[in-house]
Amino acid sequence: MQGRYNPQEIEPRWQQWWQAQEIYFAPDPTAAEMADPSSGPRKFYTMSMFPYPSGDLHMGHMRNYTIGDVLVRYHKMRGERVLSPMGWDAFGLPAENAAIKDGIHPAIRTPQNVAEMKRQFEKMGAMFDWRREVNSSTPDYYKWTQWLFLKLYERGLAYKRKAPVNWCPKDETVLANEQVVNGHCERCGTQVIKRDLSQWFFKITAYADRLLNDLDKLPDWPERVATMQRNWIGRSEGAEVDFPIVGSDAQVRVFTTRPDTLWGATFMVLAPEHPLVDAITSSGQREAVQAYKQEASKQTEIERMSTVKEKTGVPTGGYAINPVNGQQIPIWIADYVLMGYGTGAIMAVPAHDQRDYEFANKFSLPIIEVVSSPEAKLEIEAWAGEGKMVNSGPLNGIPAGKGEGQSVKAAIKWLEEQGTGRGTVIFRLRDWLISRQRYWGAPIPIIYCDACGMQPVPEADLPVLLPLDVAFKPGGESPLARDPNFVNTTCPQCGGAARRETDTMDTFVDSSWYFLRYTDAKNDGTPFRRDYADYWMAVDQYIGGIEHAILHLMYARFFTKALHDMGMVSIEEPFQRLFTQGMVYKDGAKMSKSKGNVVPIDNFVDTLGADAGRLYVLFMGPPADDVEWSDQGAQGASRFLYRLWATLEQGVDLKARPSSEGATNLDNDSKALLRVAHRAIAKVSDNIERYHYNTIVSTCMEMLNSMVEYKGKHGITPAFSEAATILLLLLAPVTPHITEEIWHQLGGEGSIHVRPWPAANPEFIAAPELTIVVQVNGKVRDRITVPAEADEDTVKAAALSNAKVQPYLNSNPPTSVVYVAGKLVNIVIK
RNA sequence: GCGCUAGUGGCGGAAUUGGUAUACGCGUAUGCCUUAGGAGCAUAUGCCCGUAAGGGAUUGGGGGUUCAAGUCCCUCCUAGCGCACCA
Repeated sequence: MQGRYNPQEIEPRWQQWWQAQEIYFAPDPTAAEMADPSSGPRKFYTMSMFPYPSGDLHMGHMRNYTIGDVLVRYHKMRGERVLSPMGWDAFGLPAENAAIKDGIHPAIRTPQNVAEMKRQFEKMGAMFDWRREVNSSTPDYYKWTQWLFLKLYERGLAYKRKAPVNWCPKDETVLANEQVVNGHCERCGTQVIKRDLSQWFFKITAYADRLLNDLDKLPDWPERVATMQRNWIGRSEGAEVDFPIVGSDAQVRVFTTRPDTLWGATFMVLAPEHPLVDAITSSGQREAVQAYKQEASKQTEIERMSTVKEKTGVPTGGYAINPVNGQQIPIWIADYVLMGYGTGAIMAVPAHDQRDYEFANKFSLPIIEVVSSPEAKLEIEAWAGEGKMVNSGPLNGIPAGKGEGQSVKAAIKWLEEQGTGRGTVIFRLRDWLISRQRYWGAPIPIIYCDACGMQPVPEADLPVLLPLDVAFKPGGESPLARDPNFVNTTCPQCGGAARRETDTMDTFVDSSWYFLRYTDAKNDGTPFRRDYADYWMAVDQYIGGIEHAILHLMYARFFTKALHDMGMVSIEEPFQRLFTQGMVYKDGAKMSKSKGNVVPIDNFVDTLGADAGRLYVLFMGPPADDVEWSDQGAQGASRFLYRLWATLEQGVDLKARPSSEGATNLDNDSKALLRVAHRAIAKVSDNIERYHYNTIVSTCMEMLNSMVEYKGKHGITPAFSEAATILLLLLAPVTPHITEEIWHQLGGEGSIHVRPWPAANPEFIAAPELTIVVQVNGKVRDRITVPAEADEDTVKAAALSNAKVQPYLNSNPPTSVVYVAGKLVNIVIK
């Protein structure tokens, strides 16, 4: 190539040219294409999770987005209609906390950060359709977030309720269950406390079964993400049973997965927060119960959930009647029973549940065996193994278990006949709490009128604008509540004075539908056109971090299903394939600004160039794995590009195709070079499909090594030219700038990025000679070269007469000879 | 405690899914070029024995299946992730 490889000169030039050529833009489908997608090119919708605009990008980000960009460019070269949009998850706590810290309003800071990040995306050569850019914090977007809230409200999927909720004292807001990790705020790590507040929820539990079952329709999701979602949804089959309370009309309902052990229930335990506790408690126990409740409420989630903790509890003095045998059993309260799961009350079967067993032992409560257990077993611990039902009235003799014909099914049948209980299914999943007492989010579009009650904001009045001139510091209530201009409004029903809801929505609401907005990003009449969404959806490939395995990915699935049920979109699952990429570490820690171990994209690109960065982040390791950053490794990637530049000289003919003209007049070295090139096509294509991006790079490196060696012997020949053309095309998705530059310098027409992806010629992949490994008892002793068409007997004979093999055969005739076609001969001797 | 996933040279990693282990790169060594180089080029380079030719062992440990195991099975160890008093 002419001059020295100079990425700083080449890269911005091509980036501008690509923008001007609009090669990144995905056109809207035509009516004919929407009616019959096969009438147009195949669509390919791929996206990376949109980032929070923090401002600075480092090489960890570069890795994430390069993974997607390679895929985008590859599919584009395959002639598909690629949609690759990008946007900004701009609402939320990080932006607001940063604003509080340095006193710049998030509405001012956010666009600055967006501009800065966009510049860096372009600088790394990422191929996005910026015409479809979305920003969740701008009114043209959150208008539709609010609109969708109202649609959910109409269908009863958004509701307000007073409930004990997770409250982060530092961020001064409530959190969703999903945002509490081990009793701590997912964002800031502060211990979460419980508060009783009136809050807005989305009824995600109505979709629990579908969210669970449809995971089976997602075979191209990582199994561990599906598993995490299954665990989170936590489906549990069992029965609910009502226990009448002695001396009262009230009943306590319990959930159990083992209704067959009801005859062994010797006491009941309620969660301290259970609403019936006060009614059940006898006057003699009132003081002790109150004290225990106080103590429990002070405990953190962590202390409460600890498995190692010794059981505690107090009797209420009240009694319940076991409905299966009429026996009176004492009712206790204890913190090992959680109000948030099941009914907040359990029947205790100490003989067959280890927790109940420990509790019974500590407080000297009776233990009754109802599943036959090994002798003396119950003197040590509860028996949860197999056995026959005993002491259990109608169930006696039935094998214990959940299977067909076993005790659990029999017990449910019996309970339903008696009318004392019924089979049921419960979930661990709770409704999604979406209210936030924070400023930087989409206002919830609800109005409270003293006369007419709660009223949704009429569609015509959307968006409910987030006022920009309020003091946005949190203070235990939403900052919006302090702005009378915002709060005071008129009732859409009666026109009288009314107040606005002042909470804002969780930012996960914003991100639950943005992938739909991309299909029709600038529409101001509806959130998106159904026909556009139906054409592009589902997202063929979604790429993001494992940290969103539960939160975002489940919320987005819920939204998609809800919108499907409203007739707004046809698909029921938003993301066909999911890829979770690994993180980049440096000096042993995840690369992040707060740890001070980042390699900023700007610094890197300014020294070694975007192509070197892209090449290296892919080469570091498999995209799904975490990798450790190495400055020296990056140097190696850069070195490869200089070598590429020096090897492809003027005189290479991009139109030379000796492989398509037949092999007859080619010398062996040229055939060998073309074999390397065509094998590389097959390998790289396969690698891209299977996310083995690191071996794309090594395959190209090997190919260049072969080319350098060949050129040293033969110079630039038609075979070399063909190999050079193939290498440029294979590298184009990975290193788009240098390949475009060389392509043009060698006289290529148009952009290399819209050239067709090369096809491997099978005739040139096959080798004329094969290397056959010769083993004796599985150990390699030699390698022999045979013509490709040699038959089994010929190869075996050659192996047996091999000089290295002979010494082993002298006294030992082979007992068998195994031949693996084209690969090896294994001679088995005694 | 339960459930995944992984463990290959000095380092990052490869291995067409049971068939040549250590590709490719980094690092290191030697030489060349250079006023200089933390730049570039060439050659070598997993380990042990050997000057060499050559030989031997080897994919966390142990056992097994097979003509053949990094790959499959059992078991143990280590690390990471997820779940965890869920009735």
